[in-house]
Amino acid sequence: MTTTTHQHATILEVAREAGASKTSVSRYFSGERERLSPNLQKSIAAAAQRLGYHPNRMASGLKGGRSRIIGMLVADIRNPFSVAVMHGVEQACRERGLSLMVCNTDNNPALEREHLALLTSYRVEGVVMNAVGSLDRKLQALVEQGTPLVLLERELSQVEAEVVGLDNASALDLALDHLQARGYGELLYLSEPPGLASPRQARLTRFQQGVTARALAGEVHCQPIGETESLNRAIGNFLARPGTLPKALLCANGNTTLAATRALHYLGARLGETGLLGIDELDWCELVGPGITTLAQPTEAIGRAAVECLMRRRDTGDRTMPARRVHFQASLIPRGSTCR
Amino acid sequence: MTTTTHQHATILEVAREAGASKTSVSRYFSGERERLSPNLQKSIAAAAQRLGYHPNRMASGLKGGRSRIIGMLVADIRNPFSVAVMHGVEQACRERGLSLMVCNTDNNPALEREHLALLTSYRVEGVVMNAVGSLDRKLQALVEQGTPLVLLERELSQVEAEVVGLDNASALDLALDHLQARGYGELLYLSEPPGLASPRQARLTRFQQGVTARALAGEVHCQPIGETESLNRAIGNFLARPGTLPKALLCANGNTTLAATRALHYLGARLGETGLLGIDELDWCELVGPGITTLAQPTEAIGRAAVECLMRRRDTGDRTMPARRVHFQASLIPRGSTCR
DNA sequence: AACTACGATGGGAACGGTTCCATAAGTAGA
DNA sequence: TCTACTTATGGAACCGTTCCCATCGTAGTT
Repeated sequence: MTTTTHQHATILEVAREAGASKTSVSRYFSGERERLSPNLQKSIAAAAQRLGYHPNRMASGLKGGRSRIIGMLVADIRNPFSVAVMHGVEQACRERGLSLMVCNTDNNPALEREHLALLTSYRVEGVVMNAVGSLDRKLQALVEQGTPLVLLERELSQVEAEVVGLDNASALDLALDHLQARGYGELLYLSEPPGLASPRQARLTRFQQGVTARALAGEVHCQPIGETESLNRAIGNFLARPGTLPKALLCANGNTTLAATRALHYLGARLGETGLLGIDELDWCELVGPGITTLAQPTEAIGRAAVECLMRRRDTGDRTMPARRVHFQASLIPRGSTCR
Repeated sequence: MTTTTHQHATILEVAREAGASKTSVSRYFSGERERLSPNLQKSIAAAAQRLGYHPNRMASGLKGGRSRIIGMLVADIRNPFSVAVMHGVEQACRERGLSLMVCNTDNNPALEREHLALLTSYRVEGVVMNAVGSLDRKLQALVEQGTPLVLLERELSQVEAEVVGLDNASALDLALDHLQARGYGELLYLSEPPGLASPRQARLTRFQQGVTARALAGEVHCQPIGETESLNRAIGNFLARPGTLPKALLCANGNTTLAATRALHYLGARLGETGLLGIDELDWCELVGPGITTLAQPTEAIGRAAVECLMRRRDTGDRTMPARRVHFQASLIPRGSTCR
């Protein structure tokens, strides 16, 4: 009896050890425990214990077709917002006994494609992603193959999938109302280039509508993050321009808020005197100067909702349910940066 | 020919479609492409294309015993440091054609145990973790079963595994030298309770040694994060105490730095006048007041090194190599918070 | 011409489970 | 006592791969 822990025990070995059949052992470990006699249960439990048996999920995923994995494609894993949502996704998965396989696409469409192929090759039971590029074709194929898909925020034109995200229109209204109430009259909207990302689109559009509707002066500056000088110049120009009304910046997301804060810092502007309001709440927003006013997203809820959609879609005939959308409300956290 | 995308195409179907055998198709997709004649290659490629075939990793993982997955257990996924390391791990995995399965243990030993079981049930080819509790027994079993294990930072007493992390002694020396050079003479070291986490231990110990060696006045305050009042009180007392030399806080990690910054903010202390130095570099450190001096860890490198260890261990006879340790140097980023 | 060597290909047995179906042993109804 | 039905258990096929081994032509040797 060389019990030299030869790698992993199999169901067959447990069966032999317990004097039972593989079937019974399988039943024991797949929630049909009560179908077995107490005696048999006991001896299987003992045998498994002795051999240190753990079912091989690869094998069971194969036959049953249920991998019990769900996949998540994150555009930028270093973005705290993404991570917060991921945390929600993870919790929801755990509660359902699912495992989560996370891939980071680093905002790179090629990687995105690659990782998506990877996930499907594991026959994941669902995919949550915030899409970066337009792999509409591939995604459509995925959906047709029966894999539930949930898009975070960015919705893609061609793909029929659930979308979970922020109610961008309301969020921008909230922001604009607040800025107006605080007396700011000339606004600069900062964003990364909207490109294909629909929420950026949506926010930008609503900003423009909202500014007009409120008879405010509004400008827009879009650029990739990282181009520090260009941003400094844009903000500098905006602030230097002669104007009668107090000025404020409105940042489209957390990254932009960070960049804008750096720029204001560099320009020596005083927060509050120059207004600053960012979408996405971050750890440090309360610590910079008099604090930065933000619009917080219910990240946990978004993550959980994504998994919920996934499971609902999985557990029904896929055909119906034409791409529901779930939208959450942002909440305003007023701080000193919008207080003159 | 109802090509109604009936779920997923199998290797057999591709074989039929291409007029080849499953063996050949398998070869085509497992890097033995060059063993096939150009003709055969072409027809297989075409058939696979037509059927939208993707190999089923569950199946290949089963037969070959190689799951091509490595697992990562993260103690707190909302900690930017962890995420940065994870990013390094991810990159390294990608380069090697491995997938990463991430589980968040939320600093909860029970979850940790559970997730570890999960990962082994997928027969992951390696595990990277920063351990939270002492599941020495289970971990030891894992290692004995032949799964390579790398511990991030926190090393566990009983387990024979590689450890990758910061050179804590040097890091603290660097911090103390800097504070002393800047003229701070009374130091308060802030940390979460060291408990079982060895790096907290190591840092704390070195702080105490270093303070003595340099003839500085040093105090220590350990408490869980989140207990705001207690922290405010501790820092308040420290600052209020009559003393001749400038005072400074030294924070054991990013979370502590955040908490301490909040406390100083609350107490109305001026950064610089009161020194502040934190281990772990964070996005916002340059933005708060005059900027917060930090000790940055080479997170990417740590992550990559972890995967490297894993693979090295996997590709050799496990027995030898008694728990190597890889230590990285921190680098100081001086800012206004340590400038009077 | 017979023999070996080799390259290209295919057949079929694993891999570790799940699950359908059969069997055996009770239990109840008539 | 016989049939009908339930419950506990086992046998064996199958899931989609990989991989060992067999086959078959063709070129190189003697």
